[in-house]
Amino acid sequence: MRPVFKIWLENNGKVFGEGPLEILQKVEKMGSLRSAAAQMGMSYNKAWRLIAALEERLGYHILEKRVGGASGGGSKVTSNAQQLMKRYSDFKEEAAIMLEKLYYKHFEDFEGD
Amino acid sequence: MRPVFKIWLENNGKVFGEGPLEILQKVEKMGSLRSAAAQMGMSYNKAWRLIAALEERLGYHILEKRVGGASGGGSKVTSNAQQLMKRYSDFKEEAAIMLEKLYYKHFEDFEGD
DNA sequence: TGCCGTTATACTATTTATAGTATATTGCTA
DNA sequence: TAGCAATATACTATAAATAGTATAACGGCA
Repeated sequence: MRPVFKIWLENNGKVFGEGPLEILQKVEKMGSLRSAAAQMGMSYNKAWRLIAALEERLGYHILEKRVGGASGGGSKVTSNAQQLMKRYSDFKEEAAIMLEKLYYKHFEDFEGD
Repeated sequence: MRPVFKIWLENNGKVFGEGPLEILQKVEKMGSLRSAAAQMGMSYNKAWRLIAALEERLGYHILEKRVGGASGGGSKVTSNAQQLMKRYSDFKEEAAIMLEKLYYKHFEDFEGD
């Protein structure tokens, strides 16, 4: 038996979590939402809707988007979103460690399994 | 913006969490799964399937069930399950406090919202 | 033995989430 | 100005989760 957890941020509905973090990391690396989605095996359509929903709930943009041009365009993570990524990521990492410890504290002598 | 989290236990799939805890608490109070479900506004069918799935994954019974008889029957939480309830409940409560603190540590000076 | 309220379980329906397909638009470049 | 690769968005299709309905079986008791 093992503990599993999910942590996310809410504002008017879910605003940031594991999924968005991963997408944004890929966008930083690839330079476009389309190729980021492709690399994750996710359809561009899904990725786009996910980002759109987040931006609406957050009330500010997490991607600077350019349409057209030499390369067709591309997307860049805003500095606001970069901060959010770092904070959420650190927060989650620490949480994982604490929860693991807490689990052992409460369950190490449990005989139910 | 605020942090939201879910914690549960897994064995071969989800084995215990917030929902099961609440049902079992109600069963203890009411004496039957049917009336526990009713009180939660949940169909008996759903409650029954939930319990059945849990028992299969845990490998032991969490309810002692009596069918028929004067009162029609009833269910009682096994002592194994009682332990599980207490430990999970304490674990989750502490986790909530720790995560709240951790959130403020990482986000108190965040200007993104 | 007939009634009652419970557990047990199959089967169907509905809703929700997720995924895919198609098409328009943009703006640099050859 | 034609082509390219990206964003933008509507519309449809599919899958998965969730909920509901119906029915059988049980066993005390009047």
